Amino acid sequence: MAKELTSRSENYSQWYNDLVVKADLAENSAVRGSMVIKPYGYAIWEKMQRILDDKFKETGHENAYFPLFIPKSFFSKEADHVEGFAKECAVVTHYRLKNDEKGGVVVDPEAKLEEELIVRPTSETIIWDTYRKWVQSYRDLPLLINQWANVVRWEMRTRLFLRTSEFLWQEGHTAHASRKEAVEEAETILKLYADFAENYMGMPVLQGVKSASERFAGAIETYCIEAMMQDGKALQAGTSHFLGQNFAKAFDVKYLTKENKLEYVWATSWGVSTRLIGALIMAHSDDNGLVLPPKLAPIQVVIVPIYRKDEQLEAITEKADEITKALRAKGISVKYDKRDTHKPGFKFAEWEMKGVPVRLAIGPRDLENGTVEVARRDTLEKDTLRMENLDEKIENLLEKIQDNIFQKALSFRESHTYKVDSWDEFKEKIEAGGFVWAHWDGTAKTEQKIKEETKATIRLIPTDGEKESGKCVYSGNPSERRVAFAKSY
RNA sequence: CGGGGUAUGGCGCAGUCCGGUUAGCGCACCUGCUUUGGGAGCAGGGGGUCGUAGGUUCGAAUCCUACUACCCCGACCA
Repeated sequence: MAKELTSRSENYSQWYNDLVVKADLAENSAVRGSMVIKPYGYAIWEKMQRILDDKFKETGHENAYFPLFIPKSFFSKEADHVEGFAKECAVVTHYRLKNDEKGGVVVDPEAKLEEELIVRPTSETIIWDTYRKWVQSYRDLPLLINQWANVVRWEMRTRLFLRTSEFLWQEGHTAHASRKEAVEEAETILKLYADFAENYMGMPVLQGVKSASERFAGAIETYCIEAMMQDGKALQAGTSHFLGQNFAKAFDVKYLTKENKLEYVWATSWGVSTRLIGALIMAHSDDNGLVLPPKLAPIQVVIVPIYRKDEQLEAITEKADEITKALRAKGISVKYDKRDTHKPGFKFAEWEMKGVPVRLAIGPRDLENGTVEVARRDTLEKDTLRMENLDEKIENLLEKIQDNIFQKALSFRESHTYKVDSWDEFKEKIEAGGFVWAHWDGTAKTEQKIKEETKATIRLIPTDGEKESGKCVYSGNPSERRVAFAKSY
C-alpha cells in the first residue's frame, strides 16, 4: 500500500481517484471506461443492495430479470427516449467470430444479425414490450417490479464509480391503473431513496423535481435526490420518474377497467447505481482515506494486536476472540487483524485508508489493566476504555459515529448553501461551490444561458417549499419560487 | 470528434535532445536476522525482447516513418 494520499485541498479530483484505488475499492480495467469493482468495494455495494432490496420488498415490489439485449427497433418507439439515449448505445451487430490467417480472430461478416441489438442503457423498452403481455385487466395492476442489473452507456469521459461505461444498478418499473397511483409510487420511492441516503449513507439530500431539460428521456416528471460533495459540487444520488402513459402508448399496454373500458396504464421507473459508492466516498472521507458510515461499512470494528513475543500474542488473541464473539452477538462485523507480516502502525494506516469506523488496539499493557484502546475513524480520536461491557460501549459508539457523520455532512451543506438575488453574487457563489437558491423565470432558454455562463445547472425544483414571488436572477422576469442551482457531477 | 500529452520490471519514474559497456532509481516482491503502542532497519536476491511494425546505421530505448493504446482539456451524461 502506498503511503500518501493526495490531499483534498491540493487536488480534490486526484484525491478521489487515489482514494478509490488505495482503499482497494475499484480499479480501471483493460476495457476503457469500465471498472473492476474489487472485493472491498463490492462488499459496500452488497450492503447497499441488501438494505434497498429489503425496502423494495417491504413496499410490495418483486425482483425479476429482463435481458441485456434489446432489439434496436424497440428504441424508436418512444421518441424522447431514443433521443436521450441514442448517442451512447453500444450495438451488437454480429454473432460470431472466425479465425483469420494471422492466428487471430475477426468478426465473421457472414454472421450479421438481421436486427441489431442494443446493449441496454436502461430497460424501459424491453420491459414495456413485455408488460403488454402481462397486463389485461385492472386485476393485473399494479405491477411492481424491480431488477438488479448492469447497464451500458458509452460515456466519453469516465471516472471510477461516478461515471463508467458499464455500471450496476437497480431499476424499478411499475404499472398502475391511475395517474394518481403512479405519481404516488414515484414519490414513495423518492422518499425511500432519501431515507436510505440520510439514514444509512449518512448523507443529507435535497428532494425535488428536475426542470424539463434535466428530465429523464421519456418522463413527464423526474423526482430526484441531490447531495453535496465536499468540493461543493452537487451529485444526483437517485431518480424516480413518473412516466405518464408515454411508454404504455408506445408499447400499447392497455387494461380493461371495472367499467369494461380499455385504458392505457400509468408508469414509473426509478433507480440508484454504484454511483452511490462514489457519493459515499466524496461525502465523508478525509485526507487519511475513506470514512464509512457504520451501517454500510463491510467491517465495522477492526482489532489490532500489539505484541513482541508469541506468548503475548496468544494472550491478546484470547481476549480479542472474546471481544469478537461479544460484538458479533450484537450483529457487529469484526475483523481481527493478527497478520504478523505487518507492524501495528502499518495496520492502523491501512484500516484508516479503508474507512473502518472503529479500531481496537490491544497490547500487553491493556491486558494488565483490563483496558482496550478505542479509535474512531470519523474524528480520529483515541480513548482507553475498560473491558467491562465493551460490546455495549462499541454498539453505542457506532451509533454515535453514524450520527456524527451525518451531522458533519449536514453542517457542511448548510454552510455551503446560499440564497442569492443578484447575478454577480450568483456567479460568485457558484464559482466558490455550493447550492445556490435563486429565482428562475422557468424558461429553458434562461436555464441554458446560466449553464453556459457559469456551468451551473438547476439541480432541483422543490415540491414542498413555500412559494415566494421574486425576479429571475438572470433575466429579471417574474418567478414564483426559488430553485437550487449548483455545479454538478 | 477537436486540442495537448504519454508509452521503459507489478506501480511510479530517469535515461531519448547529442546513437556506443551489462538499461538505472524509488516503491512493491522474495530470503535471513533484528524489530512490533502510528506506515520498521540492515544484508542479500528475483524480475525489463524499452507500446507495435518497418526503416537508417558497424551498432537503436535513443534517429526516421507508419500504426496502436492510454491519459488530460472540451462537447454528452446516473
